[in-house]
Formats: sequence, C-alpha cells, structure tokens
Amino acid sequence: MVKAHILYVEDDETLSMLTQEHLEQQGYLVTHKIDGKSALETIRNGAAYDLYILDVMLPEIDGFDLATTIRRKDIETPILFLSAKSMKEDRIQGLRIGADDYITKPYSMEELLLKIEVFLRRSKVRQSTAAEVVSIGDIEFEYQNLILHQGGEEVTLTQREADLLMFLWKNRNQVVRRSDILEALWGEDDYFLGRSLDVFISRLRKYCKFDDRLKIENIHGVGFKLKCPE
Amino acid sequence: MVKAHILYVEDDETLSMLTQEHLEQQGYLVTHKIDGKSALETIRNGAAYDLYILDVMLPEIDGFDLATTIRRKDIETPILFLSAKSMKEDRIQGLRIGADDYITKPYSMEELLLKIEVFLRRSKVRQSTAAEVVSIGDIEFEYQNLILHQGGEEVTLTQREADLLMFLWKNRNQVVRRSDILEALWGEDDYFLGRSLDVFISRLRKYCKFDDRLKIENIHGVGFKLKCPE
DNA sequence: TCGCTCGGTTAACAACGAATTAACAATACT
DNA sequence: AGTATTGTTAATTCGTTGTTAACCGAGCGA
Repeated sequence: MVKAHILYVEDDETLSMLTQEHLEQQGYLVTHKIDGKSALETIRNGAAYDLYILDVMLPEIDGFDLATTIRRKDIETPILFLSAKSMKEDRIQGLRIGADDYITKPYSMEELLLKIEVFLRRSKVRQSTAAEVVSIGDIEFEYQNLILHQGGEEVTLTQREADLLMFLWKNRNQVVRRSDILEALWGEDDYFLGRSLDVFISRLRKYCKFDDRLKIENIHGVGFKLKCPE
Repeated sequence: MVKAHILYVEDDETLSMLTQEHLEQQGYLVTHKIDGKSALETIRNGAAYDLYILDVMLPEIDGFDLATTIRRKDIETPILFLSAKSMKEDRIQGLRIGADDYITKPYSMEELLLKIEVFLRRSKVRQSTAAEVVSIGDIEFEYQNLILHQGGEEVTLTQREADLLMFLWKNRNQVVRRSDILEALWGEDDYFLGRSLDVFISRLRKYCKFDDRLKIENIHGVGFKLKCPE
C-alpha cells in the first residue's frame, strides 16, 4: 500500500534523485518534476497529490509562484518549501497558509522525513471521514479501497485501473486526450505506455458492461470519453 | 493533439532552412516567412499561431515593428526575438510584454528548443480552463470536446473537422484564402491537400444544413467564407 | 532459493476509421 | 466551347485502436 503521493519539484538533479529514492524507500509514491511548468501541468491534468514539496529556487516559475498557482485550485494539500539558508523568512511566512511549512537547505533526510510524517498525519486527520464513494451509473466506485460494487457483486481493481477510472470520471462526458492521461498517470508519454493504456481501457470497458449506459468511447487519434448519466 | 504552430520570420536563407528543419523534426509545425510583409500577410489572413519567432534584423519591416503590429491584434501569443549579440538590451526590454523573451545570435539549437518548450508549456497552462462553447447560428460548437450540438442531436467531429470549423468561425463572414487555411492547419499547401480541404469543406457544409442561415461560400480561385448571423 | 502469484508491459493480429486520393459531375471563368 | 476550379461520393491507404495472450520482474511463502 502506498503511503502517500508526493509531488516533488526540485531542479538539482543529483539531490532530487537521492531524495526521491529515499522517499520511495519509505513507501511514498514520488512524482518528481524539475521545473514549475511541468509540475503545473501534471496538476492541471488532474493528478492528485497528498503533499507538495517545492524547492523555492527554481528556474522560470519559482516555488512561490508555483505555490500561489496551486493554491488557486487546491487550498487543502499541504506544501513543504525547501529554501536556501539565506532566504528571508518573511517571504515564506507571507505565503504560508495553514499547514504549510518549510525546511532550509541543507537538510538531513531525517529532518525531511519527520516533517513529511507530521504533515501527512495532520492532513489525514482533517480528511479521514468516509472513504469517498462515487456513483458511475449503477456502479459504485470506492476509489480509496479499489472496489467496484456492481449490484451485489464486488470487484477489486488494481491501483492503475482505479486511477484511470477516477481520471476518466473526473472528466466524464468530456474528451480526455491520451497524452494527458499518460502524463497524469504514468508521468510520460510514449508508444508502449500508450498501448498499455489501451489495455487498461479495454479492462475498464468490461467492468462498464454491467450498466449499459456506461461507455468509454474512443475519439480516433485524440483520446477517450467516459460517457455516463448525470 | 495538434502540434504547436510557429511563425518563424528570418531573412537568412541558410539559417532559416536549417532551423525550420530542426523544429519540424521536433514535431512543430513551422511556417517560415522571409520578411515582415509576408509575415503580416499570413497573420492578417487569419492564420493562428502558438508562438512567433522573429528575427530582429529584417529588411523593410523589422522584428520590432512586426511585433508591435502583431500586438495590436493579438496580445496573447508569446514572441521570441532573435537578436544580434550587439543589440542593446533596453530596446528589447521596452518591447517585451509579459511572456516575451529573446535569444542572442548565434544561438544553439538546444537553446532555442528549450525556450520554445518553456513558452509553449507556459501558454498551455494559462489557457486550459473550461471547454469553450461557441455559437454558430443555431449550432453550438464545443471545440475542445469536438462536439456539435444541433438542437437535441449531438455530432462528434474529428480533430481536423473541428480545427477547420474553428478556423472558419474565427474568420466568419470574411474571405479566407485556401492557401492560408492549408498553411495554418496542414502546414503546407499543395494540390492534393487542397483537394482534401475541399472534402472537409463538403462535410462541414452537411453539418451546416441544420441551420440554413449558415453557408460556406466558395470564392472562386481564392477560398471560402463562412457566412453566419451576428 | 525455488516457484507461485500478481500487476503491468509488450507482442501479435484483427478490426477500424480518418485522411487522402481518385473519379467524375457540376460550375465558373476566359 | 474549353479549361481550370470546385462539389461530392467512393475507394484506398495507413496509422490507431481493441483484444487476447505471452512475457517479465517484484514480492512472497514454502
């Protein structure tokens, strides 16, 4: 079970690779982006994270701009800033909203892990409540538990299947481009991952057969559309 | 996914040919013009670009004049200037609006490609938002979702059909030249693509039958005009 | 360590569909 | 009338997609 999905934005390649490895060892799912633009892109395309770790010093769009932009859409998810020692505290303070916090570089892994722990525990308390259940036609979909209720029957999905279904559902009755799906769920877009996506679509279609109002349509050369009532 | 369309204005033939090739290899759709006059012409004729790359030193109308003229109609699209090393920064600074930037010659391809990436990604982020719906007579056109609502009926367009319809709509009640359509949507203009265009026009006409105030007129030897109310 | 299971990817091949090309009729210009 | 352009439908082509099965590495228990 994945503990949490972290979006980690850091332009220093060596440092980021190291950190990412470390976090993954701890059981976190880490999506690493080297700049603000690619980070924003994954977010825009519907990827959902439990925590953002943003380096403050980034080329083009810096950590603050990034945070500001994120906050326009998502006021919930905590942000952890990584700032240089010399950074004036007040800029960070000015941006901090609720749970946000920062660590000054250089930091130790322990320090980082500790902050993360604290963060996630805190926001977990805030959310927790009932596992969200969405209705897709006559099918009930528990994303967190990877369960699909089809009348009396219960099907267990894999994480990927659930992610893809959720992504389609969030954009239901709209055209979703292949490349956006791949970017959001796989993090990259190449021929083979594209074929993989087709395989998953094929599987989801089988689940959808339970309610024939549900259809995953293909838009040739463009992407897919989950057609469902409501 | 439609590739990004770049208008590249550069009078040095060797350099421009090289650059164009390179950019096309990267999957961009490049329209190259050797002077300001012809560049302005394609723009006036309704071609829509995602990025302008303008050499500063051009005969007749230079890059700055060109940019100024472009900005009168189009304040959105980013402009990338190519300037000689010796160029005073302040002139460029004075012209830069928002996202614009410049590269000094000589530049490496990597440098150029990087800038382009950054630009395009940025403007992509800026747009996104809700699917825009345009009304063409009694027909509602959701470009992003490739949908045409004709009263209760719903038709799904192909990407090309949608692109063409959008192009005509953006220049509605105006004559659009065949060559400009081809340049803008196909990136090149030859006999066969021209026939292909005719086939698409024919299809769009069928869709337009739903509201008989809509007409796609042919201007013999020149192009088409989408006539619609408003 | 071996072999099993599981999820995801890759392979293979059939089926499909959008865009192009072809063909021919209709129309406009000279 | 004669030629070029356009309208329209049909045939062709070739990349995209659907689907099933094989493959492969990670994790796990014997």
